[in-house]
Amino acid sequence: MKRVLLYGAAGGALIALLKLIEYKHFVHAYPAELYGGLLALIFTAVGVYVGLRWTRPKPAAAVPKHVPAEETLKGLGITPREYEILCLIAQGMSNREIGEKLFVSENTVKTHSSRLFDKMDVGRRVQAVQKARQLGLIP
Amino acid sequence: MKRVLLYGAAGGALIALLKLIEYKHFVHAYPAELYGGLLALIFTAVGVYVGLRWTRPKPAAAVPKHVPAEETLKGLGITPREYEILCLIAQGMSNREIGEKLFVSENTVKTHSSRLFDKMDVGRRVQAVQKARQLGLIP
DNA sequence: CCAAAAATCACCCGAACGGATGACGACGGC
DNA sequence: GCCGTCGTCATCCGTTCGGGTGATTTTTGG
Repeated sequence: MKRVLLYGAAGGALIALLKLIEYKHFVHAYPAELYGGLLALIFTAVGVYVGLRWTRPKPAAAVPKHVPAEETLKGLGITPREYEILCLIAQGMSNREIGEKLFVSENTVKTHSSRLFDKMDVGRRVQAVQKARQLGLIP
Repeated sequence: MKRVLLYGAAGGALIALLKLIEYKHFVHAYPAELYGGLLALIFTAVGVYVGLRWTRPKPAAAVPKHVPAEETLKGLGITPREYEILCLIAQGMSNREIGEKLFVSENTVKTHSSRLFDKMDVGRRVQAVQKARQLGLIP
């Protein structure tokens, strides 16, 4: 709300500045580039400022404390087998290695991990590991 | 060196653009503010970019609360930039996302991560994260 | 100032991964 | 018996990763 108003006000001020510059331009024909460069500098500076302003604040989200793994697992609908795959993924194993360890095909591991990522709402295995750690699923 | 030249060239081009705009302004009196606003937007965008680009890399990976990591890092010959990539990998980011966050190309991120894996003696990013945690490099 | 280290970027290639889909057998409840 | 869940496996397709090589450009330290 306030931000929008401020933005609008700033925009208006800038437009006014522009017109003013143009008036000057009418009077003196040559220092036009100078004013142009100045304007460029100004807007660049403004850009730097707002850019920094916009991307800086990053408050960390509070994480709920210890919830027994069992609860979380069932809450997410993660099956025992999927949890098993999750643990092995967290050990840094490839799908192939997991398949060999569990005596199943790599395709099966892929299916499990896909459903796992789906249930955990992640898209990459590293994210799955990180989230599982946050959830207390793995130490 | 080259960067300065490029900057100069870009500046010249922009000045030329400005003059061109001004010519248009001579012909049509009304859409002047429009062009001005456009220019403002452009320069603001440029400002955002360069601002982020030049101020980010410095405080970017000010993550580590752990000081004992310094020892391990130097012991392994891991550079600050590589450590930065390591942290972002541990957050589950893809190489592309890391590149966008750090304003470098994906190729660069790949180079860093490759050397990182080499120094950490791992072959996959999940292993790198796990090992980094074991070494106390990341919380 | 110059050499070394660090950072940047590009290209290629093969492997690994993720998503979507379909299928089949086993088990357990209702 | 029937339905739902689980585990298993496959195939296709596109993306991401990891490895290798080579090059240029800061940055830094002596």
